[in-house]
Amino acid sequence: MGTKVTMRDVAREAGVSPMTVSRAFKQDASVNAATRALVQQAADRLGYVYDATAQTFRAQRSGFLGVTLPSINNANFAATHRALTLALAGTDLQLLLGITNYRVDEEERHVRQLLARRPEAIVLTGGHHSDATRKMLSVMEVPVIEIWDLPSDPIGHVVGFSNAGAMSLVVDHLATTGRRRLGFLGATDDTDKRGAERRRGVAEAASRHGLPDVLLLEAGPAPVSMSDGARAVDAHMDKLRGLDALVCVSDPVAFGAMMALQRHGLCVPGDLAVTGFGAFEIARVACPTITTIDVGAETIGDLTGALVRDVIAGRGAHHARKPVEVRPGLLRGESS
Amino acid sequence: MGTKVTMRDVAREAGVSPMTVSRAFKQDASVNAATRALVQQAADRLGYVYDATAQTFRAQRSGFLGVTLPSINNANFAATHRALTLALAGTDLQLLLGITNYRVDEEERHVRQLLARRPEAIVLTGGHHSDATRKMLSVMEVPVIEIWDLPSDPIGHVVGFSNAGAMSLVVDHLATTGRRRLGFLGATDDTDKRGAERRRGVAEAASRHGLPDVLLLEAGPAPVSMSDGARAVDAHMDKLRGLDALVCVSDPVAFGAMMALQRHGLCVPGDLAVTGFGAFEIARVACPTITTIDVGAETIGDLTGALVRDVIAGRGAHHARKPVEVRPGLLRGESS
DNA sequence: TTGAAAGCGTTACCAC
DNA sequence: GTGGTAACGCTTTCAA
Repeated sequence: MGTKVTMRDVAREAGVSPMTVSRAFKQDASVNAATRALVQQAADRLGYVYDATAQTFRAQRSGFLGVTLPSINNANFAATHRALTLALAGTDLQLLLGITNYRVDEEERHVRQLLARRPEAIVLTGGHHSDATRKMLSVMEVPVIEIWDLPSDPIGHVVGFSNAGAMSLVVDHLATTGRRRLGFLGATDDTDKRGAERRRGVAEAASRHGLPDVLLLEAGPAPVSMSDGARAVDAHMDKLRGLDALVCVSDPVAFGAMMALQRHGLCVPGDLAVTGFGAFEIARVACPTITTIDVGAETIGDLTGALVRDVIAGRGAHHARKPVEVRPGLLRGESS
Repeated sequence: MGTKVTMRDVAREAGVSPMTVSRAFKQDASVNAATRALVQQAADRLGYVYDATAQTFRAQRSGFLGVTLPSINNANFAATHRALTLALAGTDLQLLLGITNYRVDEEERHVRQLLARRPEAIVLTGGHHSDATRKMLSVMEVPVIEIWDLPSDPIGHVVGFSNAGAMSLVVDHLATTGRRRLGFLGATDDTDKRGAERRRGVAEAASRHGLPDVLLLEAGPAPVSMSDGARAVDAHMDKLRGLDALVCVSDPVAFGAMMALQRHGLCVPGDLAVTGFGAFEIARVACPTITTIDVGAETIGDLTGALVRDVIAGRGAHHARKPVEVRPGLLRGESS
């Protein structure tokens, strides 16, 4: 593990006690400015690098914030991650990231690993977890923040939105513009719980508007991609000709579907409206631009960061833990 | 930090010594199967969670692999990350990730933070670093692997490819198909060193083919997006009409550019060929599909994982450190 | 196969 | 403003 220079060595080199070295490396500690400079120089001469493990161990404070994300390659989760990082700038918190690939078993593995590092708090993307995960979290009594969902049985804090509710914005818009026969294009399985929620939201909203049953089209196992969207359209062209609108689980899927529809000679939105979800860049750059839902991924990161600071500072730790609800918005594009 | 159950408590509960508990939690250690079961039950009863910080501290082995990535929202870096994670499955290594936003100063901050956790090794995406970063890494004597580049002055191990060389595949293809007047669309600044290398590669290859000077079109500060590509085309339509081909720094930029070109009534590839870089999904789904370079992001992750295992196991640590070179390939699409 | 003792590098606590 | 002492929870080392 490289160098073995410790505070002891720096202390000797600087002619002070290890305690003074320790203080010199803290922001606020009371150390004479001259002494601090002396220590700093000694440390530089010896190539001393602070040992955060020893600090964590002694101070019983890890400085880690555990975070799980379903995917690393997703503009929305990336935006939440970035906003969270920015909101925590100035603290000494370090993110410890686990990518779950939308799977609860992988989430469980990561949570186990995270807990062994004694994080100050844990942020879980999504509100669906294994029993073992819930058990571990409750035993450790670590503050938990679930984001990107409004779980019916939250573990602790929540910063999220209703995926089903967001989809009703889309269906309201379609119904209002005279589209009656809707299709939904999403994953085959329910690995991605948020995708499943969106499907449920579409069905419910359609029924509320008195529209015929929504035609469910399957694009393969989650997470579904542009290509999956295109392939699904190729496979279901016959059924699609009878529809007024195709509601897609995400913008990439919507884009893939749109490309395939155009290849098959269908005009969007003339023959068929298409909608996406997530306000990905592709939605504004595609031709036609895609009607979509902006879920406020960045806002989720901001609010989560603020909540983490509060929780760790001890404020609000024992509050009512009322879920923080973010309001998604409809971004109307040319595709509907 | 939650529960305070230690091995001591588990030992008392199970009626054995702490040492036996410690051994029971290791894979290979020699513990009677019955004893181990006893310990496991006691641990479960008490809700004991292993403390990796204490282990790290005592064993002087962190189990961390430090990794920096320029961006979290990029299919290629995500693929490298995923492949690296898979290649390290079965080890007890935990990735400690730092996102640099393509900036050496942010990389320096992350490296400083990573080193304080005493990682077993550090993987840096990109071959360009601040002096302070290089200094810290050399002082700590931590194994370093630079990936996604072939640095002229590598710190340690290297798994990468030549960005300039990859671009010559594109220019060779364009020259062969009769395109003579080339433009390059990329970032204004050189924050993204790999983008700058690609630009250099295009210029050199064009000159080698005896083509006229490459027209440089600027799409704004790195990283450049779909929208940046589209905006740049809007801004430079006059110059573009004189070109045979537009070489873009990445697939998203190429797609944005293509959308804008079509809006302006230019036909791709009839009036103008367009090429991208990175084999993003958009390249195969766009219409027309985009000619691009597959850099082998996954292969980089695989090879890096294998190298990390070797380096940590002590094998190859003092080898000649010959750079591992990955060979990018041209994927011809309909856009050229 | 199991146990006892020592100590990893830092900081909380108390003294001056 | 500075220093001495003890301790955080585990594993290395040695002994039984």
